[in-house]
Amino acid sequence: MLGARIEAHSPQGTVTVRLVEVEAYCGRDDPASHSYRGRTARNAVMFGPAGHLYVYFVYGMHFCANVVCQTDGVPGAVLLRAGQVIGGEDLALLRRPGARNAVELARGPARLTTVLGIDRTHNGVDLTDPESPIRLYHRDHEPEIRVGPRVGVAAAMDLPWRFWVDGAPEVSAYRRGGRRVSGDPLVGPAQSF
DNA sequence: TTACCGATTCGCT
DNA sequence: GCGAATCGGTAAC
Repeated sequence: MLGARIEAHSPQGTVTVRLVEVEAYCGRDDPASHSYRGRTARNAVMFGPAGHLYVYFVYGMHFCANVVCQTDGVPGAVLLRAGQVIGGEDLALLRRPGARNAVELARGPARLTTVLGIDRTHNGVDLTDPESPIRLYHRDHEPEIRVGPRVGVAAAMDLPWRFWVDGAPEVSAYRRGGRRVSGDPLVGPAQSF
């Protein structure tokens, strides 16, 4: 999905983004995944067919978006963490007036959903439907890809399931998840595996 | 029913 | 680097 295009259509206009950073969340085998403890009303979309959008609300103020990636009945999704705005820059800036430059527009999962105008009403939409307000298109070329630990995740920190486009300035700074224990060494981001 | 904390961001020190 | 904002899921009482 790195390098793929996301188009977000609304009455206000269209914003297009090229994905440069994603994270995998692997259902029943992954303690950090929302679907780890089984199906609920909130995570139901993750258990559905691939190519649909799973949107959830975090920290009482932000939305994050995932692409469902497993076969129907098996939970799994990829969190969209960052993108490069390649269309609709004016609308993107209108939605994120705090952004000081183009790089900051969609740097971070909640910023990305803000720029695309994604909220809970988009939960479950089919990204492969040409009529859908949110659409996913295949990348033209495969970019140089790097791998490392996921950002802000406390559980399963050993799983190197974050992927990003090498050198993309929109990629989030690494942040460790959970609380820090005294004497616990702070590990930085792995740059490759 | 209550308490805790998160797949975050922003502002201030 | 640290804390606030803010709400809903989850687990414990």
